[in-house]
Amino acid sequence: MASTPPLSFSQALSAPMTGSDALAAGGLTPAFSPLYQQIKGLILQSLQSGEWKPGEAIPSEMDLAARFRVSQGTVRKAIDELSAENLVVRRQGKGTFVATHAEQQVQYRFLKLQPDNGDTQSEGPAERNIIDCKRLRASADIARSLSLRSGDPVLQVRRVLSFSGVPTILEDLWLPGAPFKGLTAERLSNYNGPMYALFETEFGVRMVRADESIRAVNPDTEQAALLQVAMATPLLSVERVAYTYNDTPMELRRGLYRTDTHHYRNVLS
Amino acid sequence: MASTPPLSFSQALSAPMTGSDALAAGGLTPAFSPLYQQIKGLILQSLQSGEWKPGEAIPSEMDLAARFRVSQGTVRKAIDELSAENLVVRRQGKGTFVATHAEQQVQYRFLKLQPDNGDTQSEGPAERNIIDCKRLRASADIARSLSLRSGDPVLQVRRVLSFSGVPTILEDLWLPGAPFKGLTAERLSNYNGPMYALFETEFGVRMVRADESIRAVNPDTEQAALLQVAMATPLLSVERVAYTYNDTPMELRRGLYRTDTHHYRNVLS
DNA sequence: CAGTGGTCTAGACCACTGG
DNA sequence: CAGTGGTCTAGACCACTGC
Repeated sequence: MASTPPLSFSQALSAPMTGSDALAAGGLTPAFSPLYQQIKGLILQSLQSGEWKPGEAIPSEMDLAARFRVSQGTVRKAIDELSAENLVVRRQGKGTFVATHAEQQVQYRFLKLQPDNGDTQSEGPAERNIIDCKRLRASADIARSLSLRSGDPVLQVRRVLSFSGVPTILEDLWLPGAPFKGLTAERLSNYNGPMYALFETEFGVRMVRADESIRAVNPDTEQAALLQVAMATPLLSVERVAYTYNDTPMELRRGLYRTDTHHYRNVLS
Repeated sequence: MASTPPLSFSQALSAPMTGSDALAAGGLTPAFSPLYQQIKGLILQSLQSGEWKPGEAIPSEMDLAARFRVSQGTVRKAIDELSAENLVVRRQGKGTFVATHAEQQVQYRFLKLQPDNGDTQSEGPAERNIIDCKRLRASADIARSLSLRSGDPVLQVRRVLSFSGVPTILEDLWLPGAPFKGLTAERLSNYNGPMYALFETEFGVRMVRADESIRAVNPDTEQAALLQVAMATPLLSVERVAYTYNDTPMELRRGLYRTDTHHYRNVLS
């Protein structure tokens, strides 16, 4: 790694900053962001480029400060924000690590459904059952959600999650074909652990953020059969788009949740 | 306000801190929090006690630093957290202000339902229609949600929100009787603006956080009639408990949302 | 013990607001 | 212009980790 990377902001040896230099190079906008934001951007670039992989430690604050020719405090503030966005995890005495799904106790990163007796542990892990997994061409709406063109190759997966033997979640998910070349039903069903962990380790795709939109619906015949409920049963329809670092959508998920024994929990602040 | 308030942590004139003094007084736990956390706690106390009211400015960072005998940076870090929790709003050049619902453009603080054409503006403000408002005694489950005893007096309100003339949300809400003494159906329906703003200005109750649990359900006959939908229509059932400063529950809300033209939007990170 | 992140300070200057 | 929050620095020491 270069020890003197090309910082595009001018920084005289003892002139803190002027506030109007910065990453404006190449942009017409006044740009004009504080130093720590620029540092944050540079660190983010290294995260995206894979310079440091999920689970690995990034350089120490002192090292980064030296690399970027700024004070430790400035690096610190940059990392503070990355940490607040869950892109990075600090561990006192050890270092700062790229966030990862692989070595993580939480089984489901974005799943907000939980048993009515809040006891997530007692119900044990979900049984995962892959119904279908095939490659096809993106329909118009799938393509739009994934920022693809219709007809682009996508991978479609359908699976059922059961808790204590009760089928509770029916999920259809679509992945852009290109980044997930080589993903098959077998790879998926043989893999033990979070799906997002597999995406990370095998395809270098880390999910960072997601948007959900939720509705109440009735299932069609096939959905009702897979979830073993009557067609009149109201279900939660959860459409989720998950994004990687640079806000690129990498997964579309359409879930049907049974809410007779579970509920979707959300904290507002 | 006392210029030399009783700080329970010992601080010699130039000894930064030892880390093991602090607010442990009165507690058996090792306690043991950093200075800025203690400062944050003290500011929080002042917020709760109403020393600074919603919308008002709190003292400047320099003033607070002098008051608490710490550096500006330490006060700053405390306020940073309060700001991140939306308890306080910073405005450069002006000061730091207690967060408020009153002078705020967002009509609905915790409502995550939005029109399918993301255009929140075009649909205009909701028509609010209070169906019912009465005082009664808390049932067991209402009492539990509000941390009351069953039989304690509560205020119950039922209302319908319509967008563009279409009834979309049916809400039942319960408020603890004591803090909301004097609240009547008339006060509610005559009031223009967010309900939470009225709670603030008239009753000094500021909602700070909320938990929601969401299900898909069918309405009963009465609910269906009020929302003008068939009984077979799947609806979103949203139960929300809203809390004041010290995590005291102050409102229970049970909403039924139509999701044919709107959806519940959520951001996960 | 050295190395890491975490806290605290003191002082400088910038950017914004309002009189 | 003075006052406020916002950024940046340099240096000190604390708490935790692992050798």
